[in-house]
Amino acid sequence: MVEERDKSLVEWLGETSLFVGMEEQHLRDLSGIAMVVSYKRRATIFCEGDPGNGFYLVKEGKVKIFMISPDGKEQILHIFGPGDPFGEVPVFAGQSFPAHAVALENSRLVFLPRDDFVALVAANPALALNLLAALSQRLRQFTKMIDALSLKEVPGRLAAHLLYLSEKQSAGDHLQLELSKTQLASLLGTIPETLSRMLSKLQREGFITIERASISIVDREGLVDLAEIGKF
Amino acid sequence: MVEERDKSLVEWLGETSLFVGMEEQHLRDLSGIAMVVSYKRRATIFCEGDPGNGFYLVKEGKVKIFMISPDGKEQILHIFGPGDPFGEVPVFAGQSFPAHAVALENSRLVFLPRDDFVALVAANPALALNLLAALSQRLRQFTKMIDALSLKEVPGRLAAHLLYLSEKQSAGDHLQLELSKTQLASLLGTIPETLSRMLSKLQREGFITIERASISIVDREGLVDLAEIGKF
DNA sequence: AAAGGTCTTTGACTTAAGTCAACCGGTTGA
DNA sequence: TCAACCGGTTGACTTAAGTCAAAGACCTTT
Repeated sequence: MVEERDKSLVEWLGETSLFVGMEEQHLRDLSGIAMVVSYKRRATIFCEGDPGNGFYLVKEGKVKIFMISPDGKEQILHIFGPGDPFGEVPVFAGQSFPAHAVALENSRLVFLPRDDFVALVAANPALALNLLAALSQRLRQFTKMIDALSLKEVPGRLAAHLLYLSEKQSAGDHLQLELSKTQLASLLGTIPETLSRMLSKLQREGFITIERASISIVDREGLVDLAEIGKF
Repeated sequence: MVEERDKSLVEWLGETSLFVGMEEQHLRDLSGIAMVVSYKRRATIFCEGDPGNGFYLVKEGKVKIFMISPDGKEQILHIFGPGDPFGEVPVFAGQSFPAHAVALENSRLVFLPRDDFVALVAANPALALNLLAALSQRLRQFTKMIDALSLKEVPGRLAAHLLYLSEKQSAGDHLQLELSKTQLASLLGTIPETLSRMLSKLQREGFITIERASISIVDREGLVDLAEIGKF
């Protein structure tokens, strides 16, 4: 039973973007230090300021990483799903977590304790390079987010997000907003009221049609312009 | 002469945060692939979208990393000085530079070509860990920036920056804004007019006194509150 | 099925910050 | 010496987006 579980964990780790292409033995080492933990929907995984004694991979479920202002406004940094790693910053930079993490659904996570993991990285250059690629990719994402928050208005950010979803879901011009509108607002750096108004506006101006969480892109070119210019 | 130059480059590399504590031989390998290049004030080092064939260390001078919106508004991501690395993202994540880089002063940079450098990283775990620490640190910085842009107002961002400068310069309650006010505005995600008004306001309300680019902190506690709460 | 909750939308209003324009003072350089 | 220029400041105005409040839609849970 335990054998069986470990074996499938090794296999799963090997399919993860972080560990893809690694040697069997190294994957076994990883699974040797890994712990699978479960969190219920809405449970807190860690808080900003908590010491980081390791990081996580999402095995099943969905996790949001976010910050909160003193008066309660929330800014979502990431939504992570199966295969995604999170919470690595304190592993390598020391100090505490820079943001909060909560489970958006009942989730199973793989926890990798800091010290053991660093030892594996030090002994395995391929792993180090995979990590460097992952962190670099995340820096690129943050750069885009800063660009959006500072240089684009809400309609532009929304348009960009819709195009991103349509690409990710590769279902032609049809897409699902995977998040509640409240959460989406927080991801785009705005509030539900404003998001609601902007979605209506995009529909009114003929860019999209909306039905619940289903969106159809009517004028893709227009959306692309909007996303690039950042405003109407 | 060449001997002399190489030798001092090795020594200099070893004092860099990225390469500190590395073995003599590895530093020599690094200096073997490094090229020193000069840029005049205002010269472009790379543009967003350029392919990244390597990254840089600032040897002398000052470099700004920034993005521009279609209508010309600029958002500065970083100001880098001696010892700081920049342009690493495409080295590890592939693709092109996510932002622009220009020299703010006449500068000398050390350029490290991608392929040679990656080979060294793959052969040197200590180097890999240093890089992971550097990228993680930068992720932490970006997290703070997103927090500031999304959850704090301009006075809060300004207060936080003044406190940061006073810490960095460790000259008690006296500090220098190291940048032109136009550039500072761009770093804080606003425009010169607004920055000017907010500086006056901070002075008027008794938080600071201003004299050209010299600022004295009068009410440190008040500034800390302002930086945390994000608004008046 | 009723009741309580959360999520969403809409309307009226406020506000932080951007725009536009004028002006000042210091530096450059012809 | 004077013109041109750049950075910074100030004032009047506009605007994108946030706040507040109310109502409607949706979804459990008993």
